[in-house]
Amino acid sequence: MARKTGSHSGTTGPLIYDAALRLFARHGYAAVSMRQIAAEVGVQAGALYLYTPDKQTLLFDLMKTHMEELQKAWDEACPQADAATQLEAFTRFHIRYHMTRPDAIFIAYMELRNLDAANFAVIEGLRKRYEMTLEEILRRGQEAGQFTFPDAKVATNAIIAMLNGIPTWYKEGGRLDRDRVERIYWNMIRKSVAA
Amino acid sequence: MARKTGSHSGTTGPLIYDAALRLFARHGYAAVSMRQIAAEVGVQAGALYLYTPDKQTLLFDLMKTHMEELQKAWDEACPQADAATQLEAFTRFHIRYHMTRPDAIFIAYMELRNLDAANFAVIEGLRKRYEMTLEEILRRGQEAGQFTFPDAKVATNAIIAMLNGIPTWYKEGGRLDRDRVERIYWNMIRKSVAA
DNA sequence: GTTGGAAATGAACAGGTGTTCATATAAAAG
DNA sequence: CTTTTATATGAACACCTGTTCATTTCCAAC
Repeated sequence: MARKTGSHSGTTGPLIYDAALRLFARHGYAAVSMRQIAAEVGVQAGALYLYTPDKQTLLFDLMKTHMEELQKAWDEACPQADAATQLEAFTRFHIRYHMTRPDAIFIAYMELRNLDAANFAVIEGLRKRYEMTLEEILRRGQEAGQFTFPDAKVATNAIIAMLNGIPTWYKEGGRLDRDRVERIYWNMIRKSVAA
Repeated sequence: MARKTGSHSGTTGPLIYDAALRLFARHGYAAVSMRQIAAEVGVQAGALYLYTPDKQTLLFDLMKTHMEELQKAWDEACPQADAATQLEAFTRFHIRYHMTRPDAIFIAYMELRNLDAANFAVIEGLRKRYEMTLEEILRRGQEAGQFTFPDAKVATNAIIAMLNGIPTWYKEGGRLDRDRVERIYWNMIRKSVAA
């Protein structure tokens, strides 16, 4: 009566995190119950606690994993080049990375308020570190005379907010493909910080 | 034992909406209980139902009122002028309006997923109408040769996302005052769509 | 075929949820 | 002062919450 197939596949753990990510993104952390997550995986609520100590940690682990993988991916993708080249790389990387993970970015920026104090501090630190890489690119470009803007911190926030908005309207297979979106945003960002 | 003062002031209704707005913005609709809202106002939970038929309608009314007042304020503030002047007016208006209402904009964009289908359609309609006023400014500027960008819809989304991010970092009395933030953003937006 | 151990169940726990309603209170109207 | 009317209470409703745990199920190793 338990699983559809009687065999243990050993994949229940990952499935739980997938389901939680999807449901948290769709309805919000507070609106999703452990029983709903369990049902999505085809398991009883009690089984979730074989894979996470509690609901709060489940959210925290999802966010932490996302931020760490994002940072790692950028560290590997970041070219050694002048600021303008790096800014284009960052823009395209950020768009591409999040287009394939709309749920993750949604959670990473919207569920911060549902983290308890200690967990919030960790995630906020990872977020700041990632955004700092953009800020440093902007500052170096400014010093090199490639970029001009009144305030590097504000420019960083503006660009991040702009990019993070994409997953809210971009639909796979819609009017614009990924590369076109990348080019459109890079074009606007390039001009907005142009010297 | 009920109220701190025994006199009916006739302001309980508005107070409830104020408290709900603040709590929804801070913790999210799903995470806030009717009892918490009531406690914030200094009243029992049952009393809330003298002012709203249910929790869902309370959220809906908050969002609807915000969007309608935003639209009305812009309609009155919008200058009859060329596209570039209007774009600056829109940028400054949007920033100024939301800086004094950070809770409202937070809810208007984050709690959409907690509206039921019928209510969502209404709020989404109001949101699209407001954003359409920006899109039309951009299109007119493009036709007049004042602006250049690859896609008016994407440019609209990008600018809105950029502006909506401000309340997440802007703190009253911080490093930058309102007028400076307005100028910084107008500077970036002006360049990003420049011909 | 038996044993060992991991994986999952399902019932139970204490407490919280939105909402209703008979009752009490307080202010206003006659 | 008495009646009316709006306002608020607080107990109760059925149900949902995160979490625990003794018990069962199932596969793998011996």
